[in-house]
Amino acid sequence: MNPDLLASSLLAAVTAAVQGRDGEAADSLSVGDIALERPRNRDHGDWATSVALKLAKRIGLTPRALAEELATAFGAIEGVASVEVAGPGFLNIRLEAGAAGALAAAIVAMGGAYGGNDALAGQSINLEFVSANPTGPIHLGGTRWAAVGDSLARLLSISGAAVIREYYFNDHGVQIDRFARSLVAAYRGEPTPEDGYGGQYISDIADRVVATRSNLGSLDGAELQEAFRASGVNLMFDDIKKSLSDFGVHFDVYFHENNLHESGAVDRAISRLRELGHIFEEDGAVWLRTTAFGDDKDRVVVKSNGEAAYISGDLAYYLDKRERGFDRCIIMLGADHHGYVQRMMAMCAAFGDTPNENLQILIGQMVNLVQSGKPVRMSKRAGTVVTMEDLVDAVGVDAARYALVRSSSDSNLDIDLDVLQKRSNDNPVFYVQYAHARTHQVARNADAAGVDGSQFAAELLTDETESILLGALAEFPRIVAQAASLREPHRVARFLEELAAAFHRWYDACRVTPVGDDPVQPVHHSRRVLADATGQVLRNGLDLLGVSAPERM
RNA sequence: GCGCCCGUAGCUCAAUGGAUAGAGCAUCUGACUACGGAUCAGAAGGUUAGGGGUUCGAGUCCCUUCGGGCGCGCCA
Repeated sequence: MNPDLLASSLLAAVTAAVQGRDGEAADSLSVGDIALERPRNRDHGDWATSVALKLAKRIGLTPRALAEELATAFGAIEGVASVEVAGPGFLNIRLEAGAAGALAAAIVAMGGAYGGNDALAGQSINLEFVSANPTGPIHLGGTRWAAVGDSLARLLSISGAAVIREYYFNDHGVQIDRFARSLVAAYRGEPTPEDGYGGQYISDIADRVVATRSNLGSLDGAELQEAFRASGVNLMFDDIKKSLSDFGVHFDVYFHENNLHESGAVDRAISRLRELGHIFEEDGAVWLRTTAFGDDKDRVVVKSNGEAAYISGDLAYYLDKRERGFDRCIIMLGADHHGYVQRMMAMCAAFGDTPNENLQILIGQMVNLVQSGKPVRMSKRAGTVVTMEDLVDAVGVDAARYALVRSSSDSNLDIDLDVLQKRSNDNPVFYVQYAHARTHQVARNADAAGVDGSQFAAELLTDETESILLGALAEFPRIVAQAASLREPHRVARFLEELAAAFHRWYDACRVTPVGDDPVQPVHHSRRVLADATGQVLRNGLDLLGVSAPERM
């Protein structure tokens, strides 16, 4: 008995009960209306639903009366041991031990596939994240997106969507010119230009450009800057790719902004919008009437001097993604760009698409690094940049990714470097990883004792800690689907911490391997399967976060 | 001034409108000569920033005040 099966059985019972009173209401019911949840309080059963509270008023019954009626119907469902009405009209459901325990063997059989679901089946999603400018190393904000975005991509994929990870390479604009001038200044031993980039990496890149180019001395100012631009951007981008790769993040597409301008895609996008009647000209510039779609002011797409405004690239880029067949384009941006959302959504609507559906923009709040009780300021231009590599060097990839992905992206995040550097249990990643390693230690001991799980009997898993552990295991696919739908990977991390806790308590209460010379019994085999199932789910979950699942620590 | 996000235990953070608001760390007390003590059991710690409202029910939704972060360009 898994939750989906239980929910659909409950739905059938509810629909039947409602049918006679309000046929229309009965027809519109779905599994989501059952609101099946695993109650925190064990006294409230294995599963609970508030469906009676939600529907009572609509069909003219008191919540208690509807709940009493549903309780009888639910009790007849196979695998359900008991149903009771509680409080204002909650229905608390207990499963037969065998029905709950069978899940352990099912998980072991499914292996890495357990947790997969079809919540997003049929969707083609383009997920754009990081997209840091190649003018410096990836800073902490980008690092957060790398961790969250990569995990989200895994969640979307395992939930049935076709996903492409994409990185928008912003190589067309004045910030690149500043970068190039900064390199030239470093090459000549001059101070950093006022609007340029400082920091050790600038002189490092300049040195590497010198090492790969033998003709710099013969170039004049413009040629010299172009030489440093071309080589410098490539070197910087190589560094960024390597940082991401070391972080375990790999993109399917690196999209160059320059291509949009050189290929005529920008002109085509503007022409398309002009055909749709949303383009006008004023003060010598070309405008997109975004106010027609909720923006607070219209936006210039071609400046009066003939240059393309920044947004023109995004117009073309969005159109390009749609023409490549993606029905959902997700873009992850830092909070410092949230002011861009409204005009992007207006642009989406101007193309005739549906905002927040075809185009979805996720805003992630800032990450602050704290050390010795004081915030570590991060600024590319000030040269006191806190980079992805700084964080990884300090705490390792696993702890870094886990720390960044375990909190909601809506929250500002403070990461205390002192704490993470202790490499102690301060970071819950160790708690989860240890639980996984422990499942393997249990398996090794069991193998040595001849406990191989061959005589699995689900009904023997009756300890309260086993019931709780099985309940947690059962929730995994729903957690995954929810995290994917809400675009909130942190839910997986929180789930894993609960699962690890349930496992540790069970381990403390129930032995898998017999003590001493005691004989191996079916209950030991059954527990072996439960331990293996737990290890599998911990591993599957950690995989979704891009965190390793060591078998020994 | 306008907009977005946030405000929950000493700290860092959770909680599809559901029941007694939860973890980790920190503090205190305990637990195997029995599968790894990187664990477990227990204690203490809260007017969910303040105030209104919506309803069977609000940390969650609406209004408002206060506080913090980030934005508001023919920059990118």
